Amino acid sequence: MKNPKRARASAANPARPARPAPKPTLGMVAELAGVSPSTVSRILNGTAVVSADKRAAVDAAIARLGFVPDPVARGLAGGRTHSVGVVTQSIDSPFYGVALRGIEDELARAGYSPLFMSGHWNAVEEARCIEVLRSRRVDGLIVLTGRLSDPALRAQAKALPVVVTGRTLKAPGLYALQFDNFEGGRLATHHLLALGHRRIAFIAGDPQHPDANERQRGYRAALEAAGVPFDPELVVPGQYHEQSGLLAVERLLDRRLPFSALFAANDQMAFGAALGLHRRGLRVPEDVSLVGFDDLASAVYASPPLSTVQQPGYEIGRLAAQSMLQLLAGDRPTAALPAPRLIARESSRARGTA
Amino acid sequence: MKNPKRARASAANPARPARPAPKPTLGMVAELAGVSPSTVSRILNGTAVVSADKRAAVDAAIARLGFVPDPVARGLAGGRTHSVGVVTQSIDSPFYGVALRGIEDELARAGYSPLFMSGHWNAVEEARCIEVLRSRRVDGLIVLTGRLSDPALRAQAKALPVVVTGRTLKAPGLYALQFDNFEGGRLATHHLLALGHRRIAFIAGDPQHPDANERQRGYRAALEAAGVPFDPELVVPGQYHEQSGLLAVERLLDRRLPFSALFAANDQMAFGAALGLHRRGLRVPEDVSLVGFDDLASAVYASPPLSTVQQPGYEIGRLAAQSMLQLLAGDRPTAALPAPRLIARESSRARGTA
DNA sequence: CTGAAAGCGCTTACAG
DNA sequence: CTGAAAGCGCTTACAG
Repeated sequence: MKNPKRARASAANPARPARPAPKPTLGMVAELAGVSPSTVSRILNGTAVVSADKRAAVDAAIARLGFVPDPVARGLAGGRTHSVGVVTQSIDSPFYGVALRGIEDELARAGYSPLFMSGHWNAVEEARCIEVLRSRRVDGLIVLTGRLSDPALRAQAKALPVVVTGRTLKAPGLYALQFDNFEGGRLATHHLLALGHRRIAFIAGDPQHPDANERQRGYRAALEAAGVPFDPELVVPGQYHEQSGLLAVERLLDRRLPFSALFAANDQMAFGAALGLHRRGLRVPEDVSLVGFDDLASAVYASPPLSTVQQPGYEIGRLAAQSMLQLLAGDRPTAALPAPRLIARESSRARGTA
Repeated sequence: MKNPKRARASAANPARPARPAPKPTLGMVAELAGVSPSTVSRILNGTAVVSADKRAAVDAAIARLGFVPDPVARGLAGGRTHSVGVVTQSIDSPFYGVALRGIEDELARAGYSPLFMSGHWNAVEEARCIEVLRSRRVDGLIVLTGRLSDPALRAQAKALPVVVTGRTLKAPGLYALQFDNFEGGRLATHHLLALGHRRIAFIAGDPQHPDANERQRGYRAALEAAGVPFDPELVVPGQYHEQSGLLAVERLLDRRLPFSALFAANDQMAFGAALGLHRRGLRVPEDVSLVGFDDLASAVYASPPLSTVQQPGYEIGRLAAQSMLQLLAGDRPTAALPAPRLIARESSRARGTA
């Protein structure tokens, strides 16, 4: 006999109230409704037309028993687990966190569950995540940016649907959602330019991220459009984390070049930069205007609140999940990310208005 | 025939290189090793002593085939899915995020996967999360604080192991991990007292959270120990988010009572408070010293960096997972959270040293 | 110590 | 439109 404990609890000790009633199964529903298990399954999955009376009987039985199909059994039998693997880079990332939330919300509406794993910006780890996820038989894969090669992603897409963010990539079974980082970089720089700034320093992002380079291109394009000569001395490298923003500002200041504004390729570096400026006795925005990129939740409550380019994390997640659901349903996704928006707050102001 | 697609791909089209080799199963391992599937299963699960030679043959076959047991099948057959449900409050919480990371890391070492769901500080939603998690047959449940009643948690613990944080609760099959919020509140206040402050305002946390009340008790105890009279006018309510910290400071300032220091019951409110002070032209720490609670990742890079009580989120997650693993193994967990530590940074300084 | 057999709770060709 | 049967890939009493 299987499951001896459960059986014993309800059979041998029918009086014991501790154990809840045994979980209703599809078989019990079938019996109660007077149909075969196949029919119940078909109704559940909308997999065939079933006569109205049988359907009614089954619906009633389901309601009566409070039956919920077992995803594990469904997964084994049908190959569909109603779960989708999500490889993010760090489960506690301030940016991707809200994207996860968007995924969670959207998937839940369709009865799917996300399985999150962190790749830590490391192609090897990401590949391992995918292995684990696939061994758990996820129905699809959402990859948030990451370091996997495009061919690697394409290869996965042959086995199961994948949606990836932060890339422009086309392949059968794969949908890519890309944010316009170039335009974002242009917008941030243009904002500063419009405020009268001419000497605008730039803290670049991790060059390993394609989006970092795009943002930098946007910076240059905006300068060019305004007829402001590009000065390479005003550009310092960063790695997208706070510490690198702090260091970058120090390097910048040590060069003793004048600048009245600073554009950091992401908010985290902007926060680090703000601290660096603060430590050197420079005030934001009185002495230098500061603009970031991403619009993290904490940007609004920074002192002063940070002007930034809004990258809609929640929406990215939601649309990624929605696209996955469409892929799973055999439809072609069409979602596109919203255009970048500049959010002007108190960290930037017109030049010379201190 | 089942799985027609897979079979067709490898059988009818042996030349097509696209489809990878069919996934090795336990049965294939058994055949290759010349033993029964039962034996392979026993070796895999350490569920019985097996002769050395058979074990060697099986190990070799496993290696040769690159066999990885299918968690879905294991879940259905054996009742163990090697996954643990984690109900957190919000997948993108700045505090719980790092706890999730701790859980993820610790669980991964044992071959377990977390299944995260967000309860949004709502008992009904949390209960639904648990339902979904149980329908997915998680082997155990980790509940990060939340709003579920103690009896509800105890009831769950009858069905599967649960570990819960932020409570002191004892029940069979349940392990609670509690942080000393009282001591933390005392420490923060004492720090300010030691710096010479006497008029110390307090922004309370959401009174629905027991830990908020503990922190407040710590505040009062420290004042009392220092012989500083408690002034209820210096205490304002908050709800643990930035906005409420901002509002609280405004209320405080509107009362026109002097205070030289401010203790916020969490970092998020401290950030809001810092902004409120900034907007009123008050400088931190020159005009008012500020101390938070939690030590969020962003505290270090606030301007100025925030003094705070460190609540070890990562460690909380790691220990919760470790305790769960012990419960699952039939051992009694013994982990305890580290004692609160005050992290003095630049937002607090001796009174009158502006 | 080990194998044969039944079973976990579903799904899905197959055959009406 | 519907049922009987086989199967998904494992685990676990049961019986040596």
